[in-house]
Amino acid sequence: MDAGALRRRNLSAVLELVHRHGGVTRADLTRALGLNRSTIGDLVAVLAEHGWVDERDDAPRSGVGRPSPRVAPSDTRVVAAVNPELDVIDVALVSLGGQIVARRRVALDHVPSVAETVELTAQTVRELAAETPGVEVRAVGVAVPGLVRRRDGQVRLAPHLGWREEPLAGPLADALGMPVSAANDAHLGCRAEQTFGAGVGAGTMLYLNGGPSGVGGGLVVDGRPMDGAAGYAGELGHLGLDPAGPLCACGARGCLEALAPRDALVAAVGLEHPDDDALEEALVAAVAAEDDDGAARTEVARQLRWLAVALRGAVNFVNPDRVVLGGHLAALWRCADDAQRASLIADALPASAAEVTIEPAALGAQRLVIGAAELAWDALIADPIDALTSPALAEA
Amino acid sequence: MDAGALRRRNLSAVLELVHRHGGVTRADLTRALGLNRSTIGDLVAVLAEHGWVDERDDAPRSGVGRPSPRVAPSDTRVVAAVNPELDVIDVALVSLGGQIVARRRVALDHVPSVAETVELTAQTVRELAAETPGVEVRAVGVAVPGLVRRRDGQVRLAPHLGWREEPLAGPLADALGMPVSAANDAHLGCRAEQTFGAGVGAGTMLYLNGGPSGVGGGLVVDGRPMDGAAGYAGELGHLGLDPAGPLCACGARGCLEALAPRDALVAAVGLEHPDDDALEEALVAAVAAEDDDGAARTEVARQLRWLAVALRGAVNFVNPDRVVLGGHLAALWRCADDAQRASLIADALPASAAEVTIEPAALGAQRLVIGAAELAWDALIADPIDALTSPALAEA
DNA sequence: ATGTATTTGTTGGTTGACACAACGTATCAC
DNA sequence: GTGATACGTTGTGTCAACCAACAAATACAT
Repeated sequence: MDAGALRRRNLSAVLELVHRHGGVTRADLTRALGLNRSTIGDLVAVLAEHGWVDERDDAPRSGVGRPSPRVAPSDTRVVAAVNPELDVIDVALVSLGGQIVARRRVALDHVPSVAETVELTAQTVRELAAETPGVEVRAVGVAVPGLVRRRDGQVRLAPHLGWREEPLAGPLADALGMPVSAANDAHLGCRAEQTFGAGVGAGTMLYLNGGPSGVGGGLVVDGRPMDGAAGYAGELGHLGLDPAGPLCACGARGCLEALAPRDALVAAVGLEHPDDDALEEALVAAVAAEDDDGAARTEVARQLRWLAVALRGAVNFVNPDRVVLGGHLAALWRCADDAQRASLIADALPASAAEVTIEPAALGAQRLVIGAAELAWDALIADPIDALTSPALAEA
Repeated sequence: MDAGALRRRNLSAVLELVHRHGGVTRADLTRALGLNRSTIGDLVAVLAEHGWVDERDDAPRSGVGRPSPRVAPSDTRVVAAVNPELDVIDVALVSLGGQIVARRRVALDHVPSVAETVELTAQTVRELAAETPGVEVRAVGVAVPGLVRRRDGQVRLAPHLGWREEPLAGPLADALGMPVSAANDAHLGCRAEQTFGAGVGAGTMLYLNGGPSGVGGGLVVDGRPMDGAAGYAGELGHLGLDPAGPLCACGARGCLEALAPRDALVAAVGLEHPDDDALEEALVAAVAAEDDDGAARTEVARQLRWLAVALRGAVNFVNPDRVVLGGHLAALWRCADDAQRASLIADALPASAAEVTIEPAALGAQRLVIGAAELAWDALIADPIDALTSPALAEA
C-alpha cells in the first residue's frame, strides 16, 4: 500500500464514520481513528472542500473544554435506491447518513420486464433529481428479489418477476450515466439492519428475512457483509431440514422456506395480501386471543419449531453474536412467548448459543431502500475524492 | 492509520507472501503488492536484517533481463505446533513457509489432563528446541479437539478428552514464556488446507472434516479464515438434517455427524482403529470389489446422501467457490462414482452450485500441526519487527 | 563473439501524509 | 473574574514510499 492509498483509506474511514453515525464531532473522530488532531482536521477539511461534509456548531456539549464542531454529512449528495417488485417500482433518494430525502412508488398494472424496469427507473430517478432542491445523485443501488451476480449486476434468476439471466445494472448504468450496483434484496436488508438497525455493533451477524417469495438472508462477518463467491450468499431459505418435508420451489425437499411459508400465516389469520405490519399485528392479536388449538397459534408454533432447527444449524455453523429476524419471521418472534423464544436456540451448542442475542428487524418498510443505498454508497465512500470525477445527476 | 502502521502492514504483506509461497522473487513481490522496486528492496532488507528472510540466487530464470534474487523464509525461525489427542500429544516445530523441521509424538497410556498436557508439551517443546540446531521458537499454536474460545485460549468443551472450561493457552504461555494461541482442530485443518493444501487460491471456502469424534469444519471468507463471535464457527457437524434421525451427542436429532459417522464406515470395512489413510484404502477397495448390496457400498451411499443434504444447505448459505472434504468425508469422496459426486451439490441452487469445485483435502496427517502453526504465525507475521522484542526459545 | 533489448537492483533526491509542540480559543466550575 | 480542561490551528519535523537515472545481469539475434 502506498501513501496515496493511505490517504484514501483515512478519508474513507472518516466519511464512513460520519455516514454511519449521521454526524460525529472531530474529537470523536480523533478517538475512533487514533489519528492526530491536526490530521483529522486536515482530512475533514478535504472532505468539506469536496462537498461531502459540513462542519456545524450544533454538537451537544459534552463537558468542559473547547467544544468540538460536529462533522455532519452533506444532505445534498445522494444516491438513488431502487426496489422493483411485482406491482410497484420503489425509488428513493437517500442521503449520506441514511436519510431518505425523496421517494416515489411507481405503481404498475403488470409485472415489469427488465427493459420496462430500466426505463421507468431511469425516468423516475431523473424526475426525483430534478424536483428535489439542490440534490446531486451520484450512484444507484438496486435491490432485486432474486439471485444477482454482484460482479456485473446480472440477474441470474428472479422467479417472482419472471426474470432469468437478464443484465440489469449495465443497461441502467447506460441509461443514467452513473455507476449502478445490484444485489439480492434480503442481502441488502441485512446491510441496512447492520448499519442502521437491529444489527448495529454486531461483529458476526446472521439475518433471516421471511417474505412472500421465500426466506432469504445475509451474513455479516467481522462487521463486513459477506457476498460469497459470486454474491449469492445468504440463501438461508434453502437449508434442508426435513427429507420428508414438502417439496420446495427449488426442487429439493424440506427447505426452511417450504416449512415456514408466509402464506400459511396469512391464511391462518384470514387476511388478503397484508403487508408485514398488518400481518404482524393480526398474528399477535390472534395468538393472544385464541385458545390453545387455534389455527394461528398452531401454525406459529409449527413454524417456530422449524425456525429453531434452522437456527440451531446456522448458529452452530457461523457462531454469530446477533441474529436478526425480518418479515414474517419477525412476526413469529413478536408473538412467541418466552419459552418459545428460548427454544429457538435451545438445541444449539451451548457455547455458541450463550453469546447470541436474537432481535426482530428494526427498520420496517425502509429496509430495502436503505440497503440498496448502502450498496450504492460503497464505492463512493471507499474513494470519496476520486469518485467525484464521474458525472452526477443534479437539479436542473 | 498512520505511517508506522503503513510500514508494518507492508512488511507484513511481504512476509506473508514469502511464507505462503515458501519463497518468491523480489520481482514477484513488486508485482503482487504494486509497490515500487526500491520500496520492495527496502522492505526485504529490513526483514533480512531482522532474520526473517534470506536472499538467495537460486530463483528459476524466467526469461530475459536481470535475474531477481529469491526471498526465502528463514529456516531457523520456527513456531511450535501442538495437537493433544486421546493417546498422544503431537508436537512439531514448523518453520516459516510451513515446513516441519522437527516432530515428536509423545505416547500416553491414558487420556491426559490439561495440567499434564501443559507440562508434557512445555517439556517437549523445550527438548525439541534444544535438539534442533539453530532454531529459535517464538510462539505456540495448539489444535484442540473441541470448542475453544479464541480470545483467551480457554477450552470450553472437549468431550473426547473430558475437558470442560479449562484454561489452556494461559498456563502453557506461563510455562514457556511465549505467546500461545489455541483453536479448534477442524478449524485449523481448514487453515492448513487453505494456506498450503486443497484450498489455495479459494476466496470463499467451506471445509468439512470427518473424524472419530464427529464432523467439524471451517469457513474462509474473502481469503480470511472466519472465527465467529467467539471462535466456535465451523461446527458443520451439527446442521440439523432430519428431525426423525438418530440422537446426536449434542442432544439434538439428525445432526450430520450422527447421520454420517466414521464408526459406521470403519465397521463396514471391518477394521479396528484404522487411521484415515487405511480407512480410505479399505473403503475404496471394498466399494470397487463388492457387488451392489455390500455393506460398505450401502453405507458409503447412505452417508453420501446425507452429506449431499448438508452441502446443499451450506452451499446455498455461503456460496463458496471451493468445498474441501477431509477425514472420512474425503474417503467417501474418493470412493464415490461420478454420479454420486455430482449428486453432492445437485440439489443446491444452480447459480451457487455452478461455481463450486469440490476437492478432497491434500495435506493428510500433517494438517493439524500445520494449521496450529499458522495460528501461531499470525501475530508474528502481522508485526514482524515488534514481535521480536519478546523472548524466544533457542538451542542451548 | 558481439551488440541489443529487456528486466531488475541500486542510489540519491523528492513528495506527501501524518505527528508533534506550541499557542489560541471556547466552555465549565468556583 | 480566574483556573482548569478540552479542542482547534499553525508551523515544523519525520518517515515511508516514489521517482529518475544509472548499473548490472541475462536472453536473443546476428
